[in-house]
This record gives sequence, structure tokens and C-alpha cells, in this order.
Amino acid sequence: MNLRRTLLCGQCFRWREIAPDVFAGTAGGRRLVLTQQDLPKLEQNPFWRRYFDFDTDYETLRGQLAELHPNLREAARQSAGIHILRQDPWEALCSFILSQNNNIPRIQGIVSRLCQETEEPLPHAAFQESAAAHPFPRPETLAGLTEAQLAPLRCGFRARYLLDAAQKVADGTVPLEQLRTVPLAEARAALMQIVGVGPKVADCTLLYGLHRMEAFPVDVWMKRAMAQWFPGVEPAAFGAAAGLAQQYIFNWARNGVAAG
DNA sequence: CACCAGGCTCCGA
DNA sequence: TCGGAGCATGGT
Repeated sequence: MNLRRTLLCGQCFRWREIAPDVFAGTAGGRRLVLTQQDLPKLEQNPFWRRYFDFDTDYETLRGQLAELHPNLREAARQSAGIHILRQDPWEALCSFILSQNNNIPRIQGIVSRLCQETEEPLPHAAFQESAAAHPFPRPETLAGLTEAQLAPLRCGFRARYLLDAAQKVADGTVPLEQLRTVPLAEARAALMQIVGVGPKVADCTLLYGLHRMEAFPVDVWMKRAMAQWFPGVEPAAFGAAAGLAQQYIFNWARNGVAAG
């Protein structure tokens, strides 16, 4: 696994490179500071082993995807070592609601403020001690707030989307855990009941939050990339790991074809 | 000042 | 069903 490619590829907004090759972030109420050398230790920890999805053979998946199309082979080559994280579905849903018509640095800031201002710090260090970690607020917590109370987040028109998501998750209208196993189209429709959740946000939630690897989020970059490099190819052609292919292609499009 | 940011809602035709 | 303005906020 390649840490930088995995943590900073835009699938998650809670990790930063705090020094060269040193990454810090929070998941499941746990704060972690690590480098590439810490990975063997990390695999021994049940929580982080699952979060980083060490039990999936990404090298084999990458080889299989590379066989499907010459351009996908090149995209996959540049993204070697990327894992799809097993993020908390509620946190992923909120993150991608906040991501719409927005840029990554600002999304990170909003998510950070959301955690800081609605939850108490959880001092917990799995590997290396660091500043207090703020866990992601539970849906029930957010559901009890008003748009005015979210004003400090400065997330603009997305505030009411966040509250609608919180209410529908808290009252069971959108049963996130059940969406792991129902047919993909059904899961997608369930998420799109939420005001502010369209196809892109729904698919990102499915892929990154519920680890539905067949989900294929399409944004403006992907539309261009598919038309340019995969004319006539349907996402379904990428099969059960289409979401991983999407991440390869997204990186390829965003970093430029020449990037290594 | 304009334009953009891992989109979506809402409105009119 | 489809297209396009408007949307809060912050950065360049």
C-alpha cells in the first residue's frame, strides 16, 4: 500500500501530510500519526487493518483491471498502491455532501470544524500520541441542530443538506448499514432521498463509505476522461472493481497524463 | 473584477 | 425529460 496515494487521493478528507512522508488523521475516534514504515505494525491492529483494507489483494485487482483496456493499464500503473479505505458510511456521506461544488482544502476545513465544534475530544492514541482527536459527530447529534447553529462551519448552502441527511439517517429513513447488501441501484435510490444527494454524492458514499466497489462515481473530470480515453466504454465494463478503476482514472485525469 | 471548486435543486419549456 | 441559472464560501 502507498500511503500518500491512498490518503491524499480525494477519497477521504481527514488526513494531512504534516511533515514530509508523515501523515496524520482520525477515524473511528482514533487519532493516528504514521509513516510508510509503520504499515507492518498497523496490519497487526484489527481496527486499522480493516480501515486500510489490508485483507483485499489490490495488486491482483490492479492487474485484472489493467487487462481490460490499454489506457486503464496506464492509469493503474500511476496509481499502484492505492487502497479504497473502509470509511464510516455516515462520515463519508457527510463528507461528500460537503464536497459538492467545492474544493478539497475547503472541504477539509469544513469537516474539521464540524468535528471540533460538535463533539468532545477523544484522547486515544493507537500508535503515536498527538493532539486530541475529535470524533465525527453522530447523526443524532447533528439532527438536533439548526442551520443557524451550523453557521460557524461556513459550509453555505450545504448546511441544510447536512441536516436533512442527519434526520433521515437518525430516524431510519436511510438505513446506511443495510445499504451494504441491497442491490446497488436500490442503495443509490435510498441515498438520493436525501436533499442535496444526487448521483455523484450517492455513488461516492457507496464506494468510499460502504465499500461497494462496483459503484462508479462520475464527476466533471470523469465525464471528460471517459469521453477522451474510454470512448464507448460503459462503467459496467470495469466489473466488480469499477470503483477502483474510477479512482485510477480520476487520478490520471487530475494529475495529468504525464505524471508518474 | 472574473472564474473555479470531486453538484444539486429548482424552475421553465 | 432536459437545460441552465442560482447557490454560500473561499481561493486564485
